Amino acid sequence: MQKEITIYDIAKQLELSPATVSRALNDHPAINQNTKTLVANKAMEMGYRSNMFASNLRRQRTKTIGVIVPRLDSAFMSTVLSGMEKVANESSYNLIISQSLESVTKEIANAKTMFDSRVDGLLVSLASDTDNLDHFNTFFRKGIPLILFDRVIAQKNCINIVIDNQKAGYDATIHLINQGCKRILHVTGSLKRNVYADRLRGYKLALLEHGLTGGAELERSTNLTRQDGLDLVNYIKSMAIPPDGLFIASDFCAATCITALKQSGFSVPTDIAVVGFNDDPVSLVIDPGLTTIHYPGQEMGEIAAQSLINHLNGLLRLSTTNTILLNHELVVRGSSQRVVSQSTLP
Amino acid sequence: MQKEITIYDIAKQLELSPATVSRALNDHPAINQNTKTLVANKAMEMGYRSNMFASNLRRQRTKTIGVIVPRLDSAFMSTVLSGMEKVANESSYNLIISQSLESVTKEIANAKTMFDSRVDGLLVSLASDTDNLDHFNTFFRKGIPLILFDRVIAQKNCINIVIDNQKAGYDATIHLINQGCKRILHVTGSLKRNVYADRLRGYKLALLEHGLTGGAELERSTNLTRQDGLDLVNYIKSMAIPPDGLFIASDFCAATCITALKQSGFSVPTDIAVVGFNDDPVSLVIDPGLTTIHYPGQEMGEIAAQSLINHLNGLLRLSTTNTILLNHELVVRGSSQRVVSQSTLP
DNA sequence: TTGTATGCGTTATCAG
DNA sequence: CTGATAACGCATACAA
Repeated sequence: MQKEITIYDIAKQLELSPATVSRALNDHPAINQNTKTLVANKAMEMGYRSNMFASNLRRQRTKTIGVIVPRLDSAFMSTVLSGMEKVANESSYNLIISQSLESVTKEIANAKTMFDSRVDGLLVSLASDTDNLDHFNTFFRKGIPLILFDRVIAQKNCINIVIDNQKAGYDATIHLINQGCKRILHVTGSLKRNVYADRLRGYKLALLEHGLTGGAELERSTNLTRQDGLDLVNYIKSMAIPPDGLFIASDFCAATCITALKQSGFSVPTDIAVVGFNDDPVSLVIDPGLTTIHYPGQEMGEIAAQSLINHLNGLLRLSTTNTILLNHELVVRGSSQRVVSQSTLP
Repeated sequence: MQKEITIYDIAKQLELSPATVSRALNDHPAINQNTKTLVANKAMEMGYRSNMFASNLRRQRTKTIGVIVPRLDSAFMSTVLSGMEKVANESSYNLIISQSLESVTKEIANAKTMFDSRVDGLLVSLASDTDNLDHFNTFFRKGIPLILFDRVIAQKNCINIVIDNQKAGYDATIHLINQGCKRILHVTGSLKRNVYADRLRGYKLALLEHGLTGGAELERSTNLTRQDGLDLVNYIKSMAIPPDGLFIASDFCAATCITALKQSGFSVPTDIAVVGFNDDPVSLVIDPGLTTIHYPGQEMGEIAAQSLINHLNGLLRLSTTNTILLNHELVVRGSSQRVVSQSTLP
């Protein structure tokens, strides 16, 4: 456990002042190039590592970004985090990650921890029952930037990074309609959350435009768990007239349904065509492959982190840009394809 | 952007010394209970938050744990992280998380960042091509504890937290043998990694014990990706005598195989019985359900974090315990069940 | 039980 | 281009 090397030690060895060493290490413009290389070499040789705490204490920033997500153990979220980590790492920011487990209470506690950790900025995707941003007021007051991604609430002082969920819901539904579906059931999550409310809106719009009936019987708000998927299939079996199309706001739940539907004697897509959401890896594994909305997780994470860092560096004014909309894409696979185009065969 | 409150401000208002305030805030035994509550209330009232950097600078610890994992975007890893986050949070430790993307080079860089961030301890799961722990020598030298989990290399100065992969591989194979399989193909990952090497060893042992043949033709080392799964099915189709059992060291790859096998006209489990590894959510979604080795991710994360924290608090001597073995469990589902027990029917 | 004084390692300001 | 010096906010040894 040898003693920690400081800039004083380097200064002494080089017969320079600590100030010069500090400046050299930080590539200060007003320092002789020779001195810089001299210092750099000596630092390396002596095994110097800068003390972030002293530095952070002196400057007033932490080079740390706080991230609060609903759940860590979701395929989509891991992709997002992966993107954030990549960008943060490149700009030598650290990430402090915590999960709200879909509970506002926990989210509030997390926010407090982040505040006490003096994060330079915050990246948040809201819990399913969060309905205001009051717990981030301490941040707003201090001018600490907050970026919401995916699950957001629009508010003037923070960037939102989302896809156009309404359009995506619309696209998914139109696709089913184009496959000849007349009776489309939509399964969604908590309608407090923009992502689900917007998808539902898009679904309704598509039905409306095509003169199809919707209504309560065809709109199910659930938690999108595996069990919800199984329950749904039972519900379908109980219906007088079962649906011929299924738009489910989560791939995992959709995949569960496909398996359960098949086991119940329905044929997918012939009896019931299915579209999911997220392009989770599972959509490629099941048979038939799941048609879904591709949703750029990695990219969303990268953009969120990059925007925050840009803002922290004064390269982007938060007030200027307010919502960043990422493109989504309908990925058509077997679960919805009724109209098989024979023309592509040799 | 109001001024930050310090212990000096509290001290002034209360006509106490900063030292007393500091001690009161830290629940120092030698402080009057009344003073403590007085200080606590005032701190609350003034909106005081402690400056971790000043504190960390003064003490010699950071209340921060570094985590390096191969990939963030894996179902298993998110579970582990979720467990770590839970425990760390409870003991008010922060987590700094980074990914090696399965590359030693990146892992070395990550280790350096962690070192510079002066983490109090390190939780690491190794990249697939890491074959020594030299890049952690800086930590060992400084006495910073390192705990390896899941993908480990045994070394005297650090705890390993693993499951008994050899036993698990053995169990999986024995199960297939019990289902009547005579020709079992094993698909594994990089043999540099304990997890895969050990599972292979268990597989071989089981074969040996039952006088079954193995050999190169029945051992495939891949990256366990989706594509590897598809390639495997092609390989199987090309075999003179295809296997009647498949033990694949990853559920996701196994699920892909099942789907592809069915599409190629094989019946699972009748023609080929399949066992995976990890109990990934996907194993419940596919049809038939995937028999697999359940692997306590959340628990592994919790135990790893807790052990580290205990060690940091002097409650656990690293040198005493060297390997913590978690239990695994064979979860039997449809993909391997040939011997249907009729007796359970009504 | 409380107060005084000091230093943790940096960086920013000011002066040369 | 470089140096001296003063904070940054806290925790502790020592004193009372």
